[in-house]
Amino acid sequence: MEHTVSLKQNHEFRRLYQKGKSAVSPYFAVYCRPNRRSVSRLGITTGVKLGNAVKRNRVRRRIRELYRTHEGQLLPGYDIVVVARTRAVFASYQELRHSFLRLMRKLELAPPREAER
RNA sequence: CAAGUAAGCUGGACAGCCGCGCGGCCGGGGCGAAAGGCCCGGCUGUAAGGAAAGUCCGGGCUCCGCAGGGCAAGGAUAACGGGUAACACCCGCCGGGGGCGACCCUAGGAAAAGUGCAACAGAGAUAUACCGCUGGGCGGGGCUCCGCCGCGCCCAGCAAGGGUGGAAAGGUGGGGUAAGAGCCCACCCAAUGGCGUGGAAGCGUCCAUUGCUGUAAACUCUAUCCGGAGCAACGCCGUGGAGGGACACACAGGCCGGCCCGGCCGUCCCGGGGAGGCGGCUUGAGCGUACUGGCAACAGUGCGUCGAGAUAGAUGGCUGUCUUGAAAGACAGAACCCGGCUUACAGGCUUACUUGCACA
RNA sequence: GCUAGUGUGGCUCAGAGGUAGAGCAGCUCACUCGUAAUGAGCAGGCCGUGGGUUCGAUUCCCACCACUAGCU
Repeated sequence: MEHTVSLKQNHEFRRLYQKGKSAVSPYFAVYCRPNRRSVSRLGITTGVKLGNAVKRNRVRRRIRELYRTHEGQLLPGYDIVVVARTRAVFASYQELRHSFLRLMRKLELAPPREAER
């Protein structure tokens, strides 16, 4: 990814849960907060409730792909945490994509254009 | 053809674009004395499983303990023979149980070393006599009053029949007896010893002796095995902070700075090692194939071959073609590595065999 | 990755081979003008699931499932 590193430390996640702005859909919960850096940082949470290791890995890879393909439309300099919810395991990629973009516009990380075809 | 039994295989394939981890090669940029390191880019190779799972056993490897050996404690295993690095696994075989059969299941040492337990029911549970059967004695009764037949009590004998139970002390038939009883006989069953056979467990039955409840996944006994912890093991590097030592009191040295002036700071070494980094980290009881030995598990030899190594964790998204009725649709993600076991699993394929039906 | 522990009535727990129990909660009755408390009675359980040992298993053994805790 061009200008994004991953978010790893547990205290970083907890800070975002408490102080970040949030938006929720049936598939995701997204928290974000501006950091004073030139790059964005992305953290992905796939909890044990989602299922076994195969299901958790698939959801995590799809979220990373969503972020990678739409990274150019997002504003840099933010810490972002995406928490997968249970229904994301059973959703198709297109459903996840629409939900992801809607949440990004809601958090004003992406310019409010009209929806992609 | 139908129903079934056993063993094994497979777990969509190919191509293109974008993206990620690791290895190799090449190019560019800055730092550096150089090797080379860091960053960026390109090409190329490669990348989850039959169970990677559960963590139930057995090992390799590493550290700790230990002169060597033994005993005790604790734990594990349990017919016999073999395989293996080892095993609780596998193969063969025996005994027992199930199925018409192919075949399947089986923790399967010792109860005659000892201790314990066996509720309820039943007269009685490791030895007994409730109802009974039989003989003798006494009392009294009936009849056709010699004699025979019931009844009550006492004494003695018996364990066949009844019933209870998971289990009642070998089973069935006959003789025998007052009534009975392996008391005796025939056949059968079980145990022990001898004999024959087999490599052994075992099997056979001619013979002899005996007739003994079950339970050891109750304590126990016998035989064999086991030191403990785990790659987050362990080894190396290691800013800061705390400790010790050496030098030194400014004319030295370090940092800021293009340089001077100026400003700030004691410096170096030792040891331990928190954060972090590197190694361990993938070539191994490896995989494929052919031959040989063996019923088999397996072993040996020759040839060929290298197939992940991440560290918050790399495989995703889109498109097309093929096979399909329909195109992904089962269970499921390596984390030091192997051998097993157990559990989950859509669909498909192969081989051998059994039973039934039909036809030749 | 590794190591322990627990599953029993609606809830909290006993029971350690022989008919499953206690307290709270629930229902009915009594007492009271009424409620609470108290007393009497009642119902509610495949003992987490599946095998095995045993005459007999909630208990013993094996496998699985779920949950909880700990180490790093």
